[in-house]
Amino acid sequence: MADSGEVHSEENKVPLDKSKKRTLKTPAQRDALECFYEEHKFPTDEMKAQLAEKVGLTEKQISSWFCHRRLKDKRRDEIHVNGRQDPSSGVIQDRASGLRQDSCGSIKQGDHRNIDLREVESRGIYGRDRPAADLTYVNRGCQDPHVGDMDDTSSESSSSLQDRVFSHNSDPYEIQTSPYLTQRGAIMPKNQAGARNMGYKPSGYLKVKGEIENPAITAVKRQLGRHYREDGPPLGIEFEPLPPGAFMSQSTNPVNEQNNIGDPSQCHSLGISGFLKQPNLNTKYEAHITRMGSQDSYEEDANCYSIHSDRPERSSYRQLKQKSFHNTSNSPLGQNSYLDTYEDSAGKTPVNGSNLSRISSKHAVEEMRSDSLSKDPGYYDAKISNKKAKPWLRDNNNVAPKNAQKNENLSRPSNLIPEFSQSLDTVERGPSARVTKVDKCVTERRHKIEYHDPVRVKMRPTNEVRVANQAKIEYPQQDYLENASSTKLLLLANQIKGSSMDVPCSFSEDETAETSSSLE
DNA sequence: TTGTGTTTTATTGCCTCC
DNA sequence: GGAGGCAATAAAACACAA
Repeated sequence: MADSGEVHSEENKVPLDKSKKRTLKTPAQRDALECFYEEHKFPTDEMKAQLAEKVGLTEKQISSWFCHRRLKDKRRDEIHVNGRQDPSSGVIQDRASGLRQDSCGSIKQGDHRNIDLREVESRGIYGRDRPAADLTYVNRGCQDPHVGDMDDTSSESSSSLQDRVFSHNSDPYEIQTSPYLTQRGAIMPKNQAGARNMGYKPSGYLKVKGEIENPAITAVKRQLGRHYREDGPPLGIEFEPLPPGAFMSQSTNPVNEQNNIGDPSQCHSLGISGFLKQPNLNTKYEAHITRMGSQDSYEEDANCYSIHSDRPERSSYRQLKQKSFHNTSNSPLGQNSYLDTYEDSAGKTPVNGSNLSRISSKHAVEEMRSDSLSKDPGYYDAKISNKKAKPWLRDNNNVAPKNAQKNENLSRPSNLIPEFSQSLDTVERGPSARVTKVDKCVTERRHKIEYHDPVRVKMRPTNEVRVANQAKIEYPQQDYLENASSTKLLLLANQIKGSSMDVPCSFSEDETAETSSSLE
């Protein structure tokens, strides 16, 4: 890897035509690209250029990367639509455990949506706030041998799916960073000990899943009116929908009742109240999530689902691109659309008239995609609000006026990217395999969470409304939103100032080392 | 160490829109 | 016709098991 790293770093600056040899993006570069892609599926030329400059790639590479990235998404979506297509990919299903593995022991990217109910269970219940030590990115999701007795990598298929929304409870600032995290549900034991204190003796599948998940799994299964069977049905069967309120508040949720045993403070509710009672859930990674996807940590699931699942066919898609602009730009909400936010924050329209339509259309489509799923006004408001809370959208504190001026036509990316640029420069190509793995897992995990969580998507409307209502109750609309925003801004301002937090979308090597060492 | 499978990157051609 | 995007393809890089 060292060689490739050198090669890569060199070739980043060398015109591609001079070096046809394929090079890999550095983890930081990929992360930057991924993060950018999260926000902009169709970046404008300027954005590409800016990104290319910041990341140290050519615009062509950027374009190619985005193209392939979109393709990748599409393929995933197709896989989802067409159902499992594992035979060719070598994914096997352990009938006993009901878990899938690919030939490499990790869930395949394309399988993200084909989620085993058990995965859903574990994720739905535990999938929000995993104890840091237990959910360290490296160790949980990346087939790290240190995972311990969880030698069944299939367990990662559930846990890995969670990681994005899992907390890395290392950042005390992140208490309220993501109201959406709250909405997403489950409040998990703060630590593994807490789970262990529950006194469960897992067996069979539960043993495989790990102790921490067992109570939740058991509870949900109980609630579903079914008893867990170790030799349960194979994947692909259709499960009955969850009963109403299956993931409702703790008061009515046996899951919570069960999980709360022994530690009242350990609220496992899926509801917001539970989250609010559990301030330590959020972590540095939550910050990462929040910053990367901001509110998208919540919305992305829906968005990406809509983005990809509901993606119009090519022809209609193009039409959509063209027709949607006006609708989007004239947001009935009277608030800045995503596009508007972007452009307004830039202070000017970064494109000329001829390109405006096209470019804007792209954004419009992105925006439409992103918003198409959120018809809930409260949700939208929250989203808008969180847009405001996005430091890289508006916070130029870390950008000198000069630079701000320079980047004003690319305010958000410019704010985003500089944070990367440092790391991009510093992150060596070809770090330890571990770091590479981590980065990869970061990316994969994003996708796993991002694209393939049908159950969560199904659940969302319910939780969404509930959370919105809860939020309204607990915070007056404005207060709630502003609270989140100001908190975020504050936190992120600190993060930006903090050198250790300069990499918003990836774990720094330090973080990696930190998390790994924490387990050891 | 090697073979195999997967993922990622680069290239090319085609299509659609302006 | 140019530009942008999609799709197919090849090949390198990578991960893993034997």
